Amino acid sequence: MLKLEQQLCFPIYALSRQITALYRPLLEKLDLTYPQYLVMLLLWETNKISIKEIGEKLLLDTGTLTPLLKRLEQKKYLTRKRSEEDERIVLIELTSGGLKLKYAAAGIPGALFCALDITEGEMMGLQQKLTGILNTINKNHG
Amino acid sequence: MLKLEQQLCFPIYALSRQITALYRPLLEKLDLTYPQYLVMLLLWETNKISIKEIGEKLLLDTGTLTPLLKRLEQKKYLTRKRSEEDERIVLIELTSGGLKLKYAAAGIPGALFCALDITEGEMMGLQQKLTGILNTINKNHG
DNA sequence: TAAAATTGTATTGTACACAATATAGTTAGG
DNA sequence: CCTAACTATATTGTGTACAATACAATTTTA
Repeated sequence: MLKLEQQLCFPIYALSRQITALYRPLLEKLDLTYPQYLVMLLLWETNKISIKEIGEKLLLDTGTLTPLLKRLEQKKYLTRKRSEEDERIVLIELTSGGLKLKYAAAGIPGALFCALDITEGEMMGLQQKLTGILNTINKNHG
Repeated sequence: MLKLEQQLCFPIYALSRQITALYRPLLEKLDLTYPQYLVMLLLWETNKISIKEIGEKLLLDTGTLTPLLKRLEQKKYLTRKRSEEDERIVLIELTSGGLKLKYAAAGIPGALFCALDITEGEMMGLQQKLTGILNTINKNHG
């Protein structure tokens, strides 16, 4: 059982890094890294969201998000402001510059789909299985 | 298409980190991180291997491996020695201390399999699909 | 209401991950 | 031989990841 070839976890780990590498040249044009792109995906959907909610959706903690969000703030893609109702909460809001990126990013999902060279059915099946495992883990260990 | 829910890549990325988190408490007892564990898996199979070969098998570059291997050397799990035939090559060799770990690690694959809560068939199918995608990427972009 | 517990962020320290660059050793071509 | 190209590793710098800790604001409780 202690053989690399027999592990399920290694392909997941390696594929995650290889896919990030596929995104890299595409995201470079938007001056984004892959985790930064995930944050922008959320903002393009919600416009305004707290750091806590971002962490819950992306399964990332504050030690990762705080500096990442500060870098996105420096690029003028979002703003950081304390909530007036509860000053513990930092609200992240999309800027017009951040919104512009959405249109520049329109081709990225298609480009990635091509690079993976799988059918739409395979993709949906895989996504469902992986999300299922993800939910199992978060139920039992989250 | 620019919605987090519709992405295949996000579950792969998130699952990779969540699985690493499942390994963490198990590997802590062996004083290993997950990438260090992958190197040890290789050494338990081959006993002696060059840094270049490790990089090829794990798809990691020298900027990651050099400091990682130095940490494993400090823990006395392996030795680093220049090849006598070609002094550019650094050969990594398992020590007796590193071999002992193999027996301490025997229960880890089983524990992970349980935590994922999937059937053996599902696991094999998933592994095959992911490895297929991994090969596609490395063929076209490696 | 004052003290205690909780909550949301921030900070620090360690360890990947990888691009870019540097360097020493090896091989090839003239 | 001697230099140019190549190869294997190392170094540097930026950006995640996350555990552990700190802290200020809020809520709960006695």
